[in-house]
Amino acid sequence: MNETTLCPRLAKAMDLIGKRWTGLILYQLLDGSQRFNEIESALPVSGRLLSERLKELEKEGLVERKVYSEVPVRVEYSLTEKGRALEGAIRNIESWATNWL
Amino acid sequence: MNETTLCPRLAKAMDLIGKRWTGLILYQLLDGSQRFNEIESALPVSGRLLSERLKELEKEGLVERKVYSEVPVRVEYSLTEKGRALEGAIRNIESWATNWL
DNA sequence: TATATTTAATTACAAAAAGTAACTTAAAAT
DNA sequence: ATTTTAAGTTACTTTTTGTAATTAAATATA
Repeated sequence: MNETTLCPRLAKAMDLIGKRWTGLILYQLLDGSQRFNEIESALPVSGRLLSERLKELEKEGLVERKVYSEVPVRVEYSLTEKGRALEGAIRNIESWATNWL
Repeated sequence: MNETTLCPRLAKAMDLIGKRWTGLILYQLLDGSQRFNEIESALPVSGRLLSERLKELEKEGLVERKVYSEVPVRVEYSLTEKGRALEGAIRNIESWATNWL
């Protein structure tokens, strides 16, 4: 495998948001801040991977994690500005899916 | 894992174009019809997976495969209308990548 | 004090997908 | 018969995912 890529930034974007479940997680978060279990229930993703993906998205600055020290603990995830900036792209894919699938 | 998904069509789209390398393969084909080796050289994808992905994309009707019986054989891949319809979404991601990565 | 409850994870292990490199096929030129 | 070249395929290793059980934390309850 060579390492020449036409557009390294697009490659990184694809690697990030093209990772399994990530697109759907972001789509789900377009509806607003949500807690861990809400996202887990809304998507066919297991807790293990949801946790992993949310960590990646947080690290990349697309998602913000907020802990509320209630009983039991409540953790809410929401899109940052960088994450919300993907809304157009996601809506575009959604619209393609509606028209072509 | 549950199976309830807000938008089954978006889920399918994400499963398809979110598969590793698929986004970049489509992006590469936006430049026009290209042969197997051209795509393989342009992207950090191995022949094994490129072959697999192109087959999936052909099966889903996003890509067309044309064989030219020259010596040695020439095989060209190009986007169908359905595939080209993704251009907006891909450009959108590209533009996000430029602005945010 | 010990046990129960609830959300948000983490761990352990099996299964599937991806990475890597060598090999095969086909068709014609030497 | 051997060589050449593009387009794959195969065999094998490594990484990622799927699944289910387990842990952590903070309080309420017996």
